[in-house]
Amino acid sequence: MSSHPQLCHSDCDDCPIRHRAVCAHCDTSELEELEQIKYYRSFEAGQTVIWSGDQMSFVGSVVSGIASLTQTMEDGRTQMVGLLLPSDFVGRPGRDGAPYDVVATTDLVMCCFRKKPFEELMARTPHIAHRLLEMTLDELDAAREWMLVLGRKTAREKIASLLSIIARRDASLTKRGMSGPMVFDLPLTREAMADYLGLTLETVSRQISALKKDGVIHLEGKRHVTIPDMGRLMEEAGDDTDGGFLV
Amino acid sequence: MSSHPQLCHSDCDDCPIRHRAVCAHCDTSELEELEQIKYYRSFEAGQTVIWSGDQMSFVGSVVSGIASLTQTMEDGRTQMVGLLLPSDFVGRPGRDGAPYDVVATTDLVMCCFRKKPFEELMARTPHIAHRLLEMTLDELDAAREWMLVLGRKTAREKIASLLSIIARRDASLTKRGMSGPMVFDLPLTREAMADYLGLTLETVSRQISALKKDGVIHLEGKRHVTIPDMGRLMEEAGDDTDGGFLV
DNA sequence: CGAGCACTTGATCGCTTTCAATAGCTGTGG
DNA sequence: CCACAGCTATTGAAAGCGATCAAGTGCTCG
Repeated sequence: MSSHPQLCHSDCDDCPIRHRAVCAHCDTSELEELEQIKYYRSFEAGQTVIWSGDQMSFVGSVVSGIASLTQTMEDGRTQMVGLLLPSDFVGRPGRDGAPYDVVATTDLVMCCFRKKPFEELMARTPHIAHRLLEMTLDELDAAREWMLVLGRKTAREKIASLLSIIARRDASLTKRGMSGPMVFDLPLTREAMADYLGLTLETVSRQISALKKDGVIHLEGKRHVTIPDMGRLMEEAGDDTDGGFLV
Repeated sequence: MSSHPQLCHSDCDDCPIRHRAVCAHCDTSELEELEQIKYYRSFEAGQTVIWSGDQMSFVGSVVSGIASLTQTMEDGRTQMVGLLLPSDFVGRPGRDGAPYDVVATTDLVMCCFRKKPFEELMARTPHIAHRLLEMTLDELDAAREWMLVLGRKTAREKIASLLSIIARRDASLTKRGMSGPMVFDLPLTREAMADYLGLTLETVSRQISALKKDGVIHLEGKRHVTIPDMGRLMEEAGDDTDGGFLV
């Protein structure tokens, strides 16, 4: 359906994630080295990017679209353990096997680096190693934040938490502020939301309906969401209404 | 009760966590620099090491004992988001505020470094920065592993998962192997286990009783556990019985 | 128009929580 | 030595929340 932007980016200077990705701190000469080992790959929504347990031959950054990290038990229960948005890094320098499935949740474009050359480059480029540590610490914070959601929040609070995270990320990407009503499209199916929240898709659907009935959110169609009062949503999420606005 | 080993370690060469902590890859001269900014601190079980939101003036490694990272909601619900064992690192170079409470779960000894000097040393010591990245990636894996436990496992599976993790860590510390029955003491109260697992302490108690009745574990007193068949426990945890043995 | 998919809604079931009582252990003080 | 407080842990009964099973709706695409 979508036209594939297969190889349309080539210059790092024009890159939409230039200032946030693993290359954020790189200077011109470092970028040149990166350009020599990079290549773009596109995936369609639903495609698996990396299978858990596979050898990983590349690492890379999400340029556009959304990918998810998921774990699956033998009996089929699945838990999403990460949501990868533009500028997020995929891969584990120094590790061989992939610990999770990486799946394209929407159409996805990635900026990939061959793993070996990237590792060598990283070893002699503190700007990259440092940025990667920063990003990994952020991911760890996000994962721990999510442990509170999974372990202690009610279904309604879980949904509100997810909506508030998506709303904030969307605001930070589109540079609309957080004042006034927030409007965005849900990038996840009800099932993907359920996998992220540790719920069933039926419960997700019911709680979204309930939040809608109570006026916390408005829906047009199934995916287009308006949040009239962000403070209200964050109360529903059980979060401190103050602070956290700069995430 | 316990005699405080306040300042008894001073030489890194004799340090029990020398080969696993953030200093693992350091050479002799790097260790000397670290020695100049390090100091030991002891905490009694129950003491808070760092309060969420506080400025952190130091970073450091757990030398002995166990600490936990916890998050608390306004209404008092708490979720443990990390268990810090000997050699684990506390602190976030480059960040000021502490995102979580750090509490000594048992009597605890930490090897601390003043934050500023440590950051400066890290900036010019790739061995340290590299090891810290490795350790952070491991923590991220552990956190994601735990998200599956919190989101998708039953109470019984959660208890079995926790017991198997503690058993494996204990085995790796004491260097007893994983063959034959495993014996260890639970370092956590029922309430701390509940906070880790996203359960109530009553449910923890009930499920431990059930595992005992079914012969999956044996108990002497409240804390001393024997696991006659590790494979059986891992089946109860819902984990793949193969693999994962090298964690 | 009908198949397929994402989603919604209803009815019921069952696991975990909640509320409550009890047991066991340790330390204190009469 | 025993009584008692304070704490951790166990166990029971009842309630509630989310899961499960089951229709049914609305949309897109062939």
